[in-house]
Formats: sequence, C-alpha cells, structure tokens
Amino acid sequence: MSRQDSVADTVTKPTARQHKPSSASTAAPMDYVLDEQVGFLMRRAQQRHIAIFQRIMGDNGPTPTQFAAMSKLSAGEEISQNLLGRMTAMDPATIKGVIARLEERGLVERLPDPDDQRRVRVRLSAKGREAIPGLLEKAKAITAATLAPLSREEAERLLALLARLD
Amino acid sequence: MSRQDSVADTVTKPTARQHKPSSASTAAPMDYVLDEQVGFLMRRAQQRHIAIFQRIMGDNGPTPTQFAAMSKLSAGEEISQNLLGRMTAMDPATIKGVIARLEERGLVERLPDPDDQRRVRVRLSAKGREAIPGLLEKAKAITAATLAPLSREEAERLLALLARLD
DNA sequence: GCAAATTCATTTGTATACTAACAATAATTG
DNA sequence: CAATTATTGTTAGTATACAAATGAATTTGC
Repeated sequence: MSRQDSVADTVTKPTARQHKPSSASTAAPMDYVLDEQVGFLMRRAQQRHIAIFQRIMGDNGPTPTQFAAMSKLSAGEEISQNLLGRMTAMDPATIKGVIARLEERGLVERLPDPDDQRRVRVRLSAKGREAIPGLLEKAKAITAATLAPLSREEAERLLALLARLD
Repeated sequence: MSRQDSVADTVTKPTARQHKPSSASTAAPMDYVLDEQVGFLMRRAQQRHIAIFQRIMGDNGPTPTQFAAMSKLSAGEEISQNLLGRMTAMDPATIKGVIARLEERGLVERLPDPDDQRRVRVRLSAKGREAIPGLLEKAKAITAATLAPLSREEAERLLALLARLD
C-alpha cells in the first residue's frame, strides 16, 4: 500500500535542533522552528486526541464539547446555560450552539428559570441520562488511548504541567 | 524498564472520590472528573495560548494557522498548497481557506505549477516577506508568554511529552 | 500504452470558538 | 426609589477544522 507521502519525503527535514545559527545566508531564519513551538505541538496533540475521540465515540456519538456539557449535567442538577458554559470552558455563544445541538438530538432539555427570567436551565433528558454510563466508559477509553504513548509517570507529569497552563 | 502498561488504570485517581461506595443514590458518577482529563486540559491550555497569540499579534496580525503557513513559506521556496497544508498540520480544505485569506490580505501569492497542472504553488509576496521579521519576534514572545508559568526545565519536559502525543 | 489508482484542489456541510453588539432582566448604589 | 451597572442569553460575523464528494491531472501497474 502506498502510504500517504509524508512531509518528510518531500522536504528537507532540518532534523534536530542545530546549534549552528546558519548565518551567511540571506534568509536569516532567525532560529525559529515552528514544529518546536508549544502552540504547534498542542494543536497537533489536540488533533490526534479529537480523532481518537471521534473513533471511539462513533458516528452518532457526541463531540468533545457536547460530551463535556453532558458530563457536567450528569451530576443531576439543572444548571443555567451560561454557568454550564463556564464549567466547560465555553463562552456564551459557543455553549448556546452546543446545547442547541444536544437538544435537537433529544439529549438535553431547556427550561425557564422561575427565579430569574433571564436564565435558561439545562438538564439531561431521560435519553441523555441513559446514555451517560456508556459515554463515560468510552470517555475513559479515549483518555487511555490519547495517553497510550506515555508511561504512567509521564502521563501524570503531562497532566500536571498542562494544568498549570491555564 | 517501565513497560507501556495500559494507561487505563492510571485513570483511576486515588485522590478524587470520597468514600461513599454504598451508593444509595441513583447517580453513581463513576469516578470520572472532566477537569482532570487530558482532552479538557489541552483544550483549556490551547484557549489560553490562542488568547495570548491574539493579544501579542494584534488586531491586524495573522491567526495561528495563518502564521504557521507564513512561517513555513518564509524559507523562501514555493510550495504546493496541499504540501504546505501537510507541513502545517492542516487538511486540504482547511489550508485552502487559510491561503485564501492570506491572499486577500496581500501576504501570499498563488501561481500555477508549470510541471503539474493540478498544483497551485504558494509563496510569500513582497509584503509578506517584509512582515516576517516582526512576526517571528512576536511569535517568540508568544511562546515565552504561553510557557511563562513553567520553569525552563518544566517547559522542556512539556514540549518533549507533547511531541510524543502526535 | 492504457486502465486503475492516486493526488491535488475545490466545494459543501457540520461543529467548534471567539468578538461584538444587543435586548431583557437583575442587582447595586447613591 | 431611581439611575447605573452587571448578568444572561441571543444574533451576526469571522476563522479554524474535518468529512465526504467531485473533477481534473498525474502515476501506477500490468
């Protein structure tokens, strides 16, 4: 099978870090290697994670943000839409769309808040509650698969470092 | 050596759950804490990074993916659009939009490839080349600001771990 | 040398994500 | 109490991201 030709096949890979600042040349690339920057590495790691997420959750499964919302709602309480967004690191515009799509699929319900007419309370539907155990099982498998390249100690270290970057 | 034992068992946090095994309640939350999962932590860390990126690049600056494309093009060679996508971890549909927006702003040019009529060659425009030194300077500041909560050793460890997750 | 497979770029559709502006409602404060 | 301020949710607009389908061009495999 012809594998997808990777970048390495067609591009002269600068390989590892070279201490030599290449001088002389007109370009003067200024010693900046995109592939070593934290933003690029995080983006790639996230892409892989999301691919794993979709593979394990399956075609009808929730997206990562949809699952995040359902996970928080699985505690059982009704939560205002904006607060749920804060709990799942989504701004009001983003959580709105996520909840709308979950509601379309019958997994959550939206109710007016009797104490505050601005608020919309969100909770899992019966169908949503039934889905939770299976989703949590898959979510654990997703975390395990994402961290599979690392040993236990390395994974713990990574999580601790990531937690300090927010 | 520490074999790659399934990370699945590392998920079982010894710290989290309080002792209430009898579970008189219906919920049985199953020992899953969203905020400790690698996907959630990466998403949050990325959100913070992107906010830093936008703050330092400024209102007229490129987005992270736009800058990634410009950075790769700054080596000076003309690159086919799809290959540039591979080099910057974007699929063909994504890189198309990124290049289109850079072209609208006069930072890159698209040319037909004389050797392969399917291909579109992309290169920096004069305006794009002029912008590169300032952008690289800011990009370094962005990396530094993103990693600021960590010591140098911790940052190196994080980058090494992230690099193994893709 | 030619059919089959692959690659390149594009288009369409779905789903985040954020900014900015907005209206309705609540809370605060002078 | 009235005026200001803050919060909640919505809408519109921009920009990733990827899947799937498509058409054109190039490689391949026999």
